[in-house]
Amino acid sequence: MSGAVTIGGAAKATGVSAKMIRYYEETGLLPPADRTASGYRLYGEEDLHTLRFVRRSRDLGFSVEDIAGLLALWQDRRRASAQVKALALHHVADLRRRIAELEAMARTLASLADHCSGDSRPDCPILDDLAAGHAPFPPRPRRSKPPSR
Amino acid sequence: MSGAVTIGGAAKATGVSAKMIRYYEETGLLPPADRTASGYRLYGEEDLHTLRFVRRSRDLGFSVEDIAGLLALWQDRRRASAQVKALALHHVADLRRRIAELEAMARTLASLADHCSGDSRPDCPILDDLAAGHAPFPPRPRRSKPPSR
DNA sequence: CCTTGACCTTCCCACGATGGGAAGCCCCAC
DNA sequence: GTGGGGCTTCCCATCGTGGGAAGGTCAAGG
Repeated sequence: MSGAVTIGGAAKATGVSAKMIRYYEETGLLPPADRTASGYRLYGEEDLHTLRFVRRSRDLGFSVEDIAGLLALWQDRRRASAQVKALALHHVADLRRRIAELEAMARTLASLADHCSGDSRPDCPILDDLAAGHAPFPPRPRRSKPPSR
Repeated sequence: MSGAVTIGGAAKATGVSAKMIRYYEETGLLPPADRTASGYRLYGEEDLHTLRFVRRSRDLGFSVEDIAGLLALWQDRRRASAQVKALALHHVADLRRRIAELEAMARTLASLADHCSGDSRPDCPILDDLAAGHAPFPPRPRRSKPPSR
């Protein structure tokens, strides 16, 4: 029980910046931290554990909203693993969708670049394509889960 | 020369929303549009062409800043195609980097999900991994070009 | 001629996750 | 008791996009 640290210590110990720790508290992802008499936030081992959980989840690309769900499941020892799996697979599908989008862009652009001489002459199939815009704009797909980070 | 339309018509004709057309003008990507006596913006064929160029570039994932560069090259009939190609290839590299990041997340998460029974029992390797966070947080890579859209 | 409705204008607000920085308090070591 | 580093709150910026309010404009139809 030695272990109550202030926000800077928690940041160093978990890899979550002090700014973000306050933000997570403010937005309700984390419960209000205990405070010293003078108002400093204090974090015990369990809080640090939670923060590491959040950090790892962010690294896996979960939105803060998703993490709220994960945290709730984590803390409910009676959860069904099916719920967790569903959340995870949903996120995987989302990642794959975003990957496919980016790959389509990269492929198109790479092939355009491939046909561009890339010398001092002005002729450029890349610009020609952008100007022609032969794909008649289907309403640009709005991503349900913007990448955000 | 029949063709001067107001902003709504330009939006329909190019797939760029009226909001965004105003935004592009405000931020200097596009020059101020002509106005009617009563202040309505007017767009001729050439303006529509430019808007389609912008739209297509956004579809290929270019940032608005990048598009400013592309537009300048497009409008400079003496540009060297090498410049355009460099811009495009740089963007492709960026896309590939983002793809790799997302793929790493997807792989990790998919393999975790694969080991999760996904039934009514509470045991869940996904949560276990998030809680363990065995990867000792290397400072989270800040993307030079955030995905943004 | 006047109303109605569709369009346009500007202005402000919001998102999501993050960082920057200012002004002011707190605490410890010297 | 003083200096420096950590903490607090508060505001601002990012990027591209949409929402909406308040008010002007315009054409068609009664």
